[in-house]
Amino acid sequence: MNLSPLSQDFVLHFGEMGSRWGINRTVGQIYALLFVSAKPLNADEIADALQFSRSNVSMGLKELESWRLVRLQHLPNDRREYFSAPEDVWAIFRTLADERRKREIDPTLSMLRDALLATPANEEDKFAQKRMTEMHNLIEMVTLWFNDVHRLEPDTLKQLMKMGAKVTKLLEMKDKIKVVAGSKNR
Amino acid sequence: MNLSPLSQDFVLHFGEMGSRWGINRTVGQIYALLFVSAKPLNADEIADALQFSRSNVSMGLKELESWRLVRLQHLPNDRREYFSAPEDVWAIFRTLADERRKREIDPTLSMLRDALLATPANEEDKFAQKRMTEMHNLIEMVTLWFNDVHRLEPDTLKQLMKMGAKVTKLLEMKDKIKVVAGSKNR
DNA sequence: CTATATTTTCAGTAATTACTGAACGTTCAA
DNA sequence: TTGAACGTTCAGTAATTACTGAAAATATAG
Repeated sequence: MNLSPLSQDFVLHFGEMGSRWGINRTVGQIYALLFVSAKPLNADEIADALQFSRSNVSMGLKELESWRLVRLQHLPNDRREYFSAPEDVWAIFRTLADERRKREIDPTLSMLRDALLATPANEEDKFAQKRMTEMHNLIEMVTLWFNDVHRLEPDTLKQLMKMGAKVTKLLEMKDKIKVVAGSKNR
Repeated sequence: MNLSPLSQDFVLHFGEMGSRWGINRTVGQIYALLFVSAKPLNADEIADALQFSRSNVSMGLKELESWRLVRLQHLPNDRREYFSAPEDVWAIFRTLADERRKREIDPTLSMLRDALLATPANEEDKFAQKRMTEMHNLIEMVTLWFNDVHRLEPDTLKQLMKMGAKVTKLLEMKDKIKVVAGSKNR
């Protein structure tokens, strides 16, 4: 199978991007290929299209499965395993965010909490703890916000995102209401 | 200089996290050290504290400068360059998001736009373009939203984030207003 | 201008990560 | 039960990335 120049560019680009995100190039390319493919692909087809060894594809798919980014299915009268990327790009985005949270954010928050429980040995430790508190609060705040958004149905999420700048305007509106309410209480 | 166990843990953790984010371990550690340090540090102090070679520290600092994550300053009667991490964690977060956008999101959007302008050679290309359009729209939407938020002053940003779930509630409120407005027009 | 302090560069090397082919394991049709 | 098709594992190797020390470049005090 020969990739069209269009898909080729896309696949190569995502290979590069993957490596900037701690995902290896191969895995990025496999995912990109599945993403633009109209039909589910089996491991041999992937190996052929990307010119990787069969074993490399096997490892790459395993990695993608651990990220819950691919769907495994079987076609009638075919023993081989076929893989595809979920249709809904929002669902993909959420899965990715979710996995990264589990793998990176949660352990970081946990480490920070432990550090904040420790008794500071000196002034430097006290300062370090202050900084860690700031970081902890930032991460927790962003994460909580993300959780909220994350729980929404894809359609609602799309709607929220489409608002863009309007979210900010709602915030301004809320402030004005507050001010009015405040002046009432004087 | 000997790092306290508290700072040690923090520094090592961020080294590991850095490598999962396409930033090398050394650079992550240097940044973590500056982040928890009460005073600006010079390259020798960093090399000493982390047990890296002087040249490694120099390269790491250069990298951090390219990310605009460190501040360079001079102390009176001292020729050496001192580095520190900005105080405001929100500012740090924004800088990071901004740089990543410039380095990864923008080139990706650009690649996608080019791909969408191309004439599809066949049915497979047409499908691939459909997928790329979906991805393009997702990225653009998230980016635009981020831009909006990004322009806010740190204080406003903090306030917005603190709302957390309430943003969602505002959205629901907006829907109800829409419904009411809609029923009016019938 | 010279000597010295400081930072940067870079070629060589070390360490890490990615990839392959061969061997092994599993499934299933006949 | 056998063997062909398919998937996985893993030891060895290739490729990449990280790190160091020495040398060069730059800056500054005297």
